Amino acid sequence: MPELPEVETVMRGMAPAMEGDVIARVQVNRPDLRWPLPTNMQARLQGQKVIALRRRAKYILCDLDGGESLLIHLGMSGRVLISGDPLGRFVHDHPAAEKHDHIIIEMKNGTRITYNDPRRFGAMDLIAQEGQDEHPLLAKIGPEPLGNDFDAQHLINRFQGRATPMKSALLDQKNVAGLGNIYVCEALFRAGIHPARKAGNVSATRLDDLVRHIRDVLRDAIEAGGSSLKDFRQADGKLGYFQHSFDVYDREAQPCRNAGCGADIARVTQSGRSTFYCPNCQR
DNA sequence: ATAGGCACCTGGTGGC
DNA sequence: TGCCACCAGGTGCCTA
Repeated sequence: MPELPEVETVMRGMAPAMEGDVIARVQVNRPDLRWPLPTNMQARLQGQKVIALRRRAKYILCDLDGGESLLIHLGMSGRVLISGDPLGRFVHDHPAAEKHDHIIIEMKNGTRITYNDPRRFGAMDLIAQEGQDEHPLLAKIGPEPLGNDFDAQHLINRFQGRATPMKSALLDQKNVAGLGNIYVCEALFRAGIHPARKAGNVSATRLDDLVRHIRDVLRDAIEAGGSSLKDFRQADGKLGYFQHSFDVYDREAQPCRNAGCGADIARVTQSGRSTFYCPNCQR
């Protein structure tokens, strides 16, 4: 589910509930998600003041005043729900517990952060802030697509001589951070690049275009609060609505939205995952 | 080094 | 209604 815009949306929802406040209590309902939860997670979190929330690729990082950061990955089905804010920034009271509520964090300010993840492909860890960029999960991740280090020259360098299809190249977090199946399809459509085209075979001009379109589609999606296909919700429980703006994703056999095109959106499987594209507009 | 396939896990959907 | 196959927003790990 969650790609960069959804993770950014969740992080922005969590920030006002957590930043500057102290973790009062942590409830851990199972020993693991994708991996075992960090040892003594409760004790290491309880009493910690949350300094700031950040996002790196699809990871949410909560910096704690004791020198560690809580790292959160939502996997495919991870959801975060904030409830019970006495200041009225969030609309609802604490809801009844649901199936797959694995971790519950209660803040001193009365808010509750509930992590729910049916498939448990998500992860949590506690990692030192010092040398954090060298952490195994973060070390090899490419530049943030909305940051200054991401440009055409970067892609030229990374894609030089590569026979990998563009679809796979953009899904590879080592090349660029945070893109997933939806936004790769959408960005390639906007840039008019065929998903099967070899990465090393795209001109600098077109890569420059692609960079701009990747930025645009991510910004548009963040502004829309992310995409809600099945279970994604913002941290306040609201649905995102960028799914209504998809040009290709999940639009197999529907007409291409480019004026005068007339072709139908096609769906193919690339390395085991669905790719949607316009056979007429993407070359 | 790199590319492809599998694995992890649950739930929803559509066909028979 | 029941059963089954297939599909889903991710990514680490193993194999060639």
